[in-house]
Amino acid sequence: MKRINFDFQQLIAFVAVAERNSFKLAAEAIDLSTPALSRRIEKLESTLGVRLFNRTTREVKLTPVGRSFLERVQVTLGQLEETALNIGDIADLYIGQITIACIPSTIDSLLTKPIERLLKNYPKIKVKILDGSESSVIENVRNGKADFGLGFLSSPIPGIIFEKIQNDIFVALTKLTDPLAIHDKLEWDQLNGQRLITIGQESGNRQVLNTQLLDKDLSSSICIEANRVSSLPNLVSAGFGIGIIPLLSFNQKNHSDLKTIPLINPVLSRGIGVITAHGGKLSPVADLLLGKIKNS
DNA sequence: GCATAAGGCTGGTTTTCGAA
DNA sequence: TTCGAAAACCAGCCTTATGC
Repeated sequence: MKRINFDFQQLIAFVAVAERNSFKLAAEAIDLSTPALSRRIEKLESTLGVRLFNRTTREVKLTPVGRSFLERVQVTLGQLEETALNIGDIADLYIGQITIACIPSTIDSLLTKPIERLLKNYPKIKVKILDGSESSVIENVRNGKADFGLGFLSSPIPGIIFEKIQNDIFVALTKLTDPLAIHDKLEWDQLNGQRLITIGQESGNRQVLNTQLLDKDLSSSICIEANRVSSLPNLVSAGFGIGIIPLLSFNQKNHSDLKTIPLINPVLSRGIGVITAHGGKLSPVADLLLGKIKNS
C-alpha cells in the first residue's frame, strides 16, 4: 500500500487557503508568512501528486480535485479534534479522582457496591467521600468541592438539582425486649406515652419528621434529641426509649439487640437521591460512578 | 554515553513578476 | 500603480551519523 507522507500543519494550511481563496488572508489566519504558506501548499501538492489550487497573481481557486480533497480533510480534521478532546476524558477515567458528598446512611445503601465495581475496572481512580449532614452535602456540591452529592432535600433549593433514586421510610427503633417489639408495624398513635428519641431540630430529617410529630401531638413525648442519626441506636440500646429514624440510617449488623418497626398511617418517607449543581458538568469518572449508582 | 559536524526542514525577509 | 503569489536567500532548530 502506498504511504502518503504529509503532516497536520499542511492540512491546516490547505483548509485555511481553501476557505479564504487567498494566500495572504490564510497566512494571517494561521500566523504564517505568505511564502512559508505557499511552500507548505506546494509540498502538500507535491506529496499528493495533484494540483489542489489553480492560482494566478490575481486569483486562487480550488481545482475539482482540491474541492473533493477539502471535503474529506474537513471531516478528518473534525474527527481528529473530537478525538483529541475525548482522549483527555479517557485518560481521566484511568487516573482521575472523584469526590462525593453524602449523608452517612447512603454509604452502605448506595455507595459501597458501585464504588467496588468502579475500582475493579479502574483501580487507579481515587475516591474521596465527604460525609456529613444534609446541609453540608448541599454546600459541598454548591461550592464545587464535590462532584455530586447523595442525600435528600427537605425542601427545594435554588441552583440545586435533586434526582430521587429511592424512598427511605421512617421506622420505630426498639429493643427486642421492649413490649412494642412484638409488632410488625406501628401506627404513629401507638407512640403516644412512649419516651421518644429523635434527631435534633437542625437536621433535615427532623424537618421531615416534624410534620407527623406535630400532627400526632408527639412533640412532648421526645425525651432525647441527638445531632447525629448514628447516635440514636446507641441511645435506644441503652434503654432510654424508642427511636424514630430513617430505615437506611440503621445498620442491623451493629445492633442485633434492636428491631426496626415500620411506622404506618401514614407511612412517612424521605426521597434519597443524587444532588448536583444546576449547570454543572460531571467529570467522566463522576458520570461513570453515577451511572453505576443509578443502575444498582 | 557524550560531543560535534553535516544535512534537512521550516519559517522569515526581500525581491521579482504578472494581472487588473 | 497596486496587489498578491512565487522565488531567492538567510537563519535557526532538529535529527542523524561519526568519532572519541
